[in-house]
Amino acid sequence: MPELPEVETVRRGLEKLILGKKIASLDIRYPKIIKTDLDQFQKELPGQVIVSMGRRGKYLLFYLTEKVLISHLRMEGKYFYYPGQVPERKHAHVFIHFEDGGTLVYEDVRKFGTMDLLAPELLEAYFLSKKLGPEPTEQDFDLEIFMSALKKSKKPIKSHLLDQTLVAGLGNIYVDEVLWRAKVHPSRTSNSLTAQETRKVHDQTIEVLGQAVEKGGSTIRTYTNAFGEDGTMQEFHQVYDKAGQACSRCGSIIEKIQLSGRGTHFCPKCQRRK
DNA sequence: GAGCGGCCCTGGGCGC
DNA sequence: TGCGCCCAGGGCCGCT
Repeated sequence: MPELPEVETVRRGLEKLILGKKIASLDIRYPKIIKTDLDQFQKELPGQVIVSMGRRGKYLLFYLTEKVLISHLRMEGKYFYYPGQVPERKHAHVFIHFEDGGTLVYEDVRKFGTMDLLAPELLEAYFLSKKLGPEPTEQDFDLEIFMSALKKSKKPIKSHLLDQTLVAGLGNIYVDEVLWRAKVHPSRTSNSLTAQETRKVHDQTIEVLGQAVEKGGSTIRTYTNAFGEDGTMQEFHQVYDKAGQACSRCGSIIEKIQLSGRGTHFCPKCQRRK
């Protein structure tokens, strides 16, 4: 399931494969993926060139000559590039054919992914309307603002970190890892965290996501990069998908609970409720 | 306004 | 073997 590191890995892969290519035509087999006007989407893309690839949080950005294509992979969205013949695949929903004969195919088993086409000047307003928080970097992710937002909220810290408003890019896997490293129980209310715990969650968010980008993301179940290769970050997971196993820090058994409808993994000794 | 839960969607795993 | 149920989860939406 792609979180920020996986999306960044896909972005880097596509950058090597499709920059400078001119779109010849589109084939959209599952129109519900397109969230902006479908006719407009189909009419406006042909003729445009892929100028650069970007990313904001978990959103993948295709900067075209005149527009920006915003793609969210949600659970299982993937891109594959074929220089020639395109194989028939069950879950291929959008085909972007280039003038040089290559094709970029969007596949998504669960059909959760979305695509929007916007004018570049509307991009900032688009993310503003989604209340998307800062990128998880030292420059953008301000500790004081983070601290002040947590103080005002009774939401469980895990749910709060997942809602993308405090910081962009965390998903269910990395949020469990961040909270384990920061020794904070996922059910704790945001406003119950001490200044020291808040700082740890902040620092570990930057650390974990940065490390995961370096490792090419995590391959859990089905994720692969644009070349169909696996990431290796899962080898460094300490709690996610490790229920019943010993905590590497204290030896207690990792537990799994449901929190806001999401599977949540934690060490009951290192991450006390208080 | 904040917080929560249902929904979308399909494949895999499991029990019967 | 085949069927039905449950689970996985990001983000949107509606309800309290």
